[in-house]
Amino acid sequence: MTEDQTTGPTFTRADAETRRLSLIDAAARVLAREGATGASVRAIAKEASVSPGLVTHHFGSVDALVAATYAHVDAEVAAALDAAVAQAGDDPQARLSAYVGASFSPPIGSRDLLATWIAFWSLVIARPDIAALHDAGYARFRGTLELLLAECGLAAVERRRAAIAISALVDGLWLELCLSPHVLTADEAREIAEAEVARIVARESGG
Amino acid sequence: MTEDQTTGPTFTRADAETRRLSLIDAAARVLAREGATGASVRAIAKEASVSPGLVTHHFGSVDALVAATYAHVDAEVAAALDAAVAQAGDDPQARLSAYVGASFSPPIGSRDLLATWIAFWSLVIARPDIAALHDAGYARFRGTLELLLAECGLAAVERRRAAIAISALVDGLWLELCLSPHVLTADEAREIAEAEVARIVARESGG
DNA sequence: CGACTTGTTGTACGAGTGTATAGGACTAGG
DNA sequence: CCTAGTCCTATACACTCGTACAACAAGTCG
Repeated sequence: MTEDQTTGPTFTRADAETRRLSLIDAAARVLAREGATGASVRAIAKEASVSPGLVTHHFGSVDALVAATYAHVDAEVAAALDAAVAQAGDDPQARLSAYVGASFSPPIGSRDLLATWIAFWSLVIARPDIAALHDAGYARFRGTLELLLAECGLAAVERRRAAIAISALVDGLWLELCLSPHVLTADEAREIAEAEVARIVARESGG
Repeated sequence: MTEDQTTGPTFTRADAETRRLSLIDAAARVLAREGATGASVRAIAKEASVSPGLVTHHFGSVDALVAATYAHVDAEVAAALDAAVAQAGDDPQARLSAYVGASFSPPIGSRDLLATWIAFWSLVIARPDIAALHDAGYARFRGTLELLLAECGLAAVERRRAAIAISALVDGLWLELCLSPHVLTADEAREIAEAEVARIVARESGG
């Protein structure tokens, strides 16, 4: 063969932070496509077009990579929710509505992200580190909700239960949207959520 | 050694149906404890105090066993819900309230069962057979809900969205109850669900 | 140009995976 | 008693799993 020994320009180099993000993105895609059971080191590495050893090198273990992926996705969601509120202006009810409705609009209302999220939920029971991340993110979500409900004039004694009900409604709609996508659309889910929330605050502030 | 050759005898025999149920129960316990990722043939067989080969013998594959477990648990839940409605008497609102509230009372409102359920949800995306079971069970749940809402006088055009909202609320409360059990109790979840449902039907039939 | 740091690969190893299969053991029917 | 049927165990095989490790290559600094 005339094949040259110098065939080999074979991989591209990246700095640590860039590669970490690339691996996190790949992990999220695999989790969305195959669920928690399919998120192996080799599957994630292949998704990122990279050797399996890189996962260990950058994250130490695949469990740590999954946890980092959760933290990353959670931060993105929180940022998107906050941005929606900021963009809604000063009207308290508009702000609350924006916060709830943003869960069903891009970038959050995507089916891939929901599928990733369900994979995380399935890991909460068996993995204490994931459970801790879940509790923190969940407390933050409810806390923001209670703040927005307070701005809407909801009595302090009512806020806790209202926040739990609204977050449950949002999570349940996420589930249905992702697991049975032919039953309802993201737009319809958002309309349902916003209508229920409007009813909850209307009773107190409007009556 | 004076050890007798007849030490041995070592396992108890059961008819096929009994053993199938025993394996299904064991699978449910493993799914609740370790999630979908830990539900291996060997883990389930050990939980049932049985050899791994029995799973193949009775179910053909571990995937089939998991699907059978889903079908079994789903049937149990549906039966418990129907029993709660039957026991509630004739008042439409009481029947609806019983249907919704039963999701948070034994035997449904148990944390182990919820954990099993979450494991099933995590399998819906990657496994078409589980997705089919989910869609069927979900359509049944919403269908019954729409019937009960009709009895309560809810307009036909409203029933679909109301049923979706209620089922989402119930699923979301299940999630929170199971993933963050220190945030709320089963009793509180039932109270929240029943209050929301009462408000939904009160608007139409009471106004 | 040469030495160095470090991102990256490939391989190897032990443990665990699902399932096929051969043989042992309990029970029923003659 | 003994034959037949099937519930059950145990082993084996091919595969995937996570991780460790040694060698390699791509930039950087002198």
